[in-house]
Amino acid sequence: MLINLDFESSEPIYQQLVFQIIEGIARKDFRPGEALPSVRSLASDIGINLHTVNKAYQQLKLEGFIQIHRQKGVVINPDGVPKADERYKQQLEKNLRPLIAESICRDYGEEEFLLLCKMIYKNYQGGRT
Amino acid sequence: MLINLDFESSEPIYQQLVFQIIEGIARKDFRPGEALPSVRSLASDIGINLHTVNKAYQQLKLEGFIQIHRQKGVVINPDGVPKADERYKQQLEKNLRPLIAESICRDYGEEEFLLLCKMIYKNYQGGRT
DNA sequence: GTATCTGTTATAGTTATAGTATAACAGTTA
DNA sequence: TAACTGTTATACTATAACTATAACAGATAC
Repeated sequence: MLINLDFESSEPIYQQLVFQIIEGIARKDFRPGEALPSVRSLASDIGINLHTVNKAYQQLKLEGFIQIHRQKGVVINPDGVPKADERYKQQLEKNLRPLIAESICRDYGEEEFLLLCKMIYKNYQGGRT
Repeated sequence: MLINLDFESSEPIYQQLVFQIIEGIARKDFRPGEALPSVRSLASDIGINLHTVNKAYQQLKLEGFIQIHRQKGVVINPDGVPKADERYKQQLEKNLRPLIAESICRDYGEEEFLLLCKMIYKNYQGGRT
């Protein structure tokens, strides 16, 4: 579990944690069915409160990334992450709009923008970062 | 000034305001040099506090979208918005990474993702939304 | 059976952010 | 002089993030 948190960042710790685990899944560092640390052990590893870890786990569970079994522990969803549905695509578009609007204002062209996206895609699918 | 705020949203009002104005510039509803309402009039138009508007204006000023003249008022930057620099590109990449990581997890392919971006680009450059 | 491990729930406190409500100041303009 | 700019200051409420404990319920290992 290589978790990299920035305690100076204004981005909440639990959000950073959520993203790091999603990144791990995207990068295939975490495979379906694989176990994650318990809320207590991960919290003490990172040096944060167990509620902060729990909050991240709850969000990941809600979005289908992991499963939480009361007495067994936490595992990456063995059935894989639920595929993109209409709701997800709408949310994605909503999230992309501000980025693209600002890029247009800053004369950052569509081609450059798409190239950047491709670069990030490749970055994940290539393996380790 | 067509401003559309969602008071139920968890996204802060001043952030929504910032984005709406950036969108307006991207869509060329607002042209360089064009005047924006005063903090007081916009605040009373929308039905919010003048400090909330001021906070949005200050952020837009900091990022070069607008200029604020103490006794004249607020105008869209006559010199145009500063072009994308290295710092901006890095920030953009940082913002895109979570979206792309989750898309990969959800089996939302690179082609679909890029198509969505193109669609949004077209949406802005076509004119009104 | 007792101890230890799970996730879960509850309570309480601190800190920071968002938003509002007033009020006042310093210039500009009609 | 009056009405308009942005700006600054103070104060208050509400909420989110994070921490600190404590306890509960079920599973498992000795």
